[in-house]
Amino acid sequence: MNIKDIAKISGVGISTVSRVLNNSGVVSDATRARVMSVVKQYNYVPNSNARNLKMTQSNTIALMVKGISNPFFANMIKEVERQVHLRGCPLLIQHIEDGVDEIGAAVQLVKEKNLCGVIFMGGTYDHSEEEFKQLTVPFVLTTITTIKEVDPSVFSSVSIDDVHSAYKATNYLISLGHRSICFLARFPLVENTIGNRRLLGYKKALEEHGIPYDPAFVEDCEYAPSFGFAAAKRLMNKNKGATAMFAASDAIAIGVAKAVLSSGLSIPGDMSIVGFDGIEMAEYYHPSLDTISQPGVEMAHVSVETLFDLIAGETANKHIVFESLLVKRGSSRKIN
Amino acid sequence: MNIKDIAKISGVGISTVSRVLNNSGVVSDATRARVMSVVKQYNYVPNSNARNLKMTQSNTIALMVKGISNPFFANMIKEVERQVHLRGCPLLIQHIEDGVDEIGAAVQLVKEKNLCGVIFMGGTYDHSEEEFKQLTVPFVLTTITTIKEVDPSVFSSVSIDDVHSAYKATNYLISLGHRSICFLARFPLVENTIGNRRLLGYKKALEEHGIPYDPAFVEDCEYAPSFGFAAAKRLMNKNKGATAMFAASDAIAIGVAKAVLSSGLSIPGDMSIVGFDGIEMAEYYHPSLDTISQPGVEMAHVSVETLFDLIAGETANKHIVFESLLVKRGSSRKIN
DNA sequence: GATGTGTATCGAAACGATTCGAATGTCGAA
DNA sequence: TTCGACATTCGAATCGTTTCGATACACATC
Repeated sequence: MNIKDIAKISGVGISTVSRVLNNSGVVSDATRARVMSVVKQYNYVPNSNARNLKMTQSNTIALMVKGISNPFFANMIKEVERQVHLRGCPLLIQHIEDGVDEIGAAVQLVKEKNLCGVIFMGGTYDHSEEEFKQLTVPFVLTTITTIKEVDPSVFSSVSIDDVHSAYKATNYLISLGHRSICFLARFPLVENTIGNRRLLGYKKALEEHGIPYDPAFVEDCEYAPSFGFAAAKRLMNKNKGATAMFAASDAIAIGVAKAVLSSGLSIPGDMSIVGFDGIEMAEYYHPSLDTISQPGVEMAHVSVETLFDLIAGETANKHIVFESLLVKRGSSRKIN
Repeated sequence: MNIKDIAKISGVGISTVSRVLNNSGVVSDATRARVMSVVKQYNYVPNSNARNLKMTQSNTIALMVKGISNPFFANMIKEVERQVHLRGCPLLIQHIEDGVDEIGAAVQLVKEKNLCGVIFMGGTYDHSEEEFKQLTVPFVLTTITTIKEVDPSVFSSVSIDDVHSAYKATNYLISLGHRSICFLARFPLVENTIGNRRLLGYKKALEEHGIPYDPAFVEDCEYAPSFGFAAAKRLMNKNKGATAMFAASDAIAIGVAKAVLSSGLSIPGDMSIVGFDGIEMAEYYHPSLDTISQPGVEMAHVSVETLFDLIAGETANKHIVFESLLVKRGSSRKIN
C-alpha cells in the first residue's frame, strides 16, 4: 500500500495525495476529505525511507549519551524523548562506550540517515574544532565538558558551572567548620574532565580559606555506589581525621554514606556528606543527603528546545548555563 | 557523495561498488582494494534511506519502553542498546506514556520505517490477539504482563514469574514470624497487571499460612521513592501493628525505608522490609534492603538474542522465564 | 468570442541504493 | 580461428516519496 495506490483508489493524482498528507499547497475540501477517508480506511502510513530519500533530510534526532544507566541521565533521557516525540520526531539513542569517538559516530550517523539534529549528553569531549565542524546538522552538547579550546560559535551547549558548583559545596562544608574534607570523583587520564573541573572548585574553596590541599584526601572513583563505597573506605583508612566527604555524584555519595554508616560511624555526627546531581534516591536515603542539585529535566528540555531552534533556522549558537542549587537536607553538620 | 560518484572515481560500475560494500557476489581483489581506498578517502557512507527503500527492509530495531527513568529499566535499556549496537543495528527508543496504545504505535513505526524488529519493555498490555498479529515483524515482550488471553505462539516473551516471586518474598517474611505484612504496588484500574500478579503471590502465601488477607494492609503506589514514602506513612497510620512491608519495587522500598526511619523506628528492629528488582541503590541503602532480584541485564540480553533469532528466520516463538532471587541483606529480622 | 486570472490538479523526474540479466574479456581446447 | 566456460563487471529498472512545470477548467473582462 503506497501513495500511488491511495491516489488510484481516491481517484486523484499522486501529488494531490502528497499535498493532503503534508498539508502543503492547496487542495479542495472535497478532495482532501476523500483522500483522508481512503488513507484511514487502509491504515496507510507513508514510507519515511522514501520520503527521507527524496528530501535528503529526515526528521530523526540522535541522542549520543554516556552513562545511560546513571539515574541522573535516565531522567534527562526521558525528558529528551518526551520533548522530541512531542515534536513528531523519532529518537535514535546511541550509548557511547568509553574510548569511542562520539563526534565521528555522529557524523557517520548523520550521513547515513540524514539526521536533522544531534544531542550529545554527558562525558568529556576531546575534539578539535575541525571535528565539530564535520557535523553538518545542528547539535547541542548537554552536561558535557570539552577539553580543547573550541570557538564557542561552533557549538551550542547546556551546562552548569562545575567549578563554581563544587566551590559552593566545599565552601559550605568549610563554613560548617570542616577542614579535613575528602573529594571523590572520576579522573580519567585526560585533563579538564568534569571530575577535574569540580576538583578545581574544591581546591579554590580550600585555598580561599587557607586550607592546604592534600592529594591524600582525593580519590578516583566511578560514578556508582559500589565505587563510592570502596573509595570512601580507602579514604577513611588513609585519613583518620577526615570529617567530611564531598562526592561528585549522588550515586557516589550513596556509596560513601554506606561506607560511613556500615563502619559504625554516624552521618552527620561523625562524617558530613555532600553529593552532586540531585537524584531522588539521595533525598530518600537516611539521612537524606545534602547535594548540589542540577536541574536535569529542565536542562534536557532546554537542550531539545535549543536544538529545534537551530533546526528551524536560528543561526546563533547558544551557551546556556544553569544554576546549580545547594540543597541542605541533614547529612552535614557544624563542627566546633 | 553517493555510490555513483564512488563508482566513477574508482572507474568501476555502480553495482561493483555495491558488491564491495556489501561483501556480496564476486569482486576481484584488485578492484575491491581500489574501491575501498576511494571509499575511505572520501569518507563515503552509504545512505540508509535509499538502501532501506530499495530493500523494503531496514535494520533498525525499536524499543518501546514504559518507565524509562526507573533505574531497573535504565540498566536493561543500556544492555539492549549495547547488544543491538553490537549487531550493527540502530536503536530507536520510544517512551510509552500512560494510556498510549503501544502496539499501535509500533505497527505504525514498522510501516513507516520498515523496522526489522521491536522490543517492548515494561508495563501491562491490554491487547487482543488480532492487535499483536498486526505486527508484521518479529518482536519480544520483556518484563511485560499481558491481560487478555493470547495464544502464546503469537509472541515471544522474557519475564520472571511475578506471582511466585511475590510468594517467595511474603513467605520469607512469614517464615521470620511476621503476620502483619503490608504490600505496596501499583494497581491500575485494569486487572492482571504486574501489581495484581504480585498481589496474588502475596495473598497465596498468606492463605497458605492461615493469615487472613486484610485490604487495609495494601496500598496503591507508583514505582518511585516519593510514592513509597507516602504510602508507607499511610500504612503505618492505619496499621499500628504492622511489622513488615513488602514493596513491589526497590524504588518503593527505599521510600518505605525512609518513612520508617524518619518516624524514628528502626529497620529491621521495628519494621522488616523487602523490595523487588535488585537495583544497586537498594544494596547501598542503610540498612541494605532485602529484595527479590530480577536478572535485568541478562533478561535484556536474552531479549535481544531472541529477537535476532526470530529475525534470522527462527519461526518458533519462545517464552523465557527467569528465576528471581531472594536476596537477604539485613532489612528483615525474625520476630517472636 | 478572445483573453486573462485564479484555482485545483496532474505526472514525470529525481533522491541513492540493490539486483538481475546481459555483456565483456581471457584462456584453453578443438 | 572459433567456441565454450569461467570470472568479472556493467547499467537499467526499481523501491515510494516530493516537487515543479504544465495542464485543465471556470469565470469575469474586454
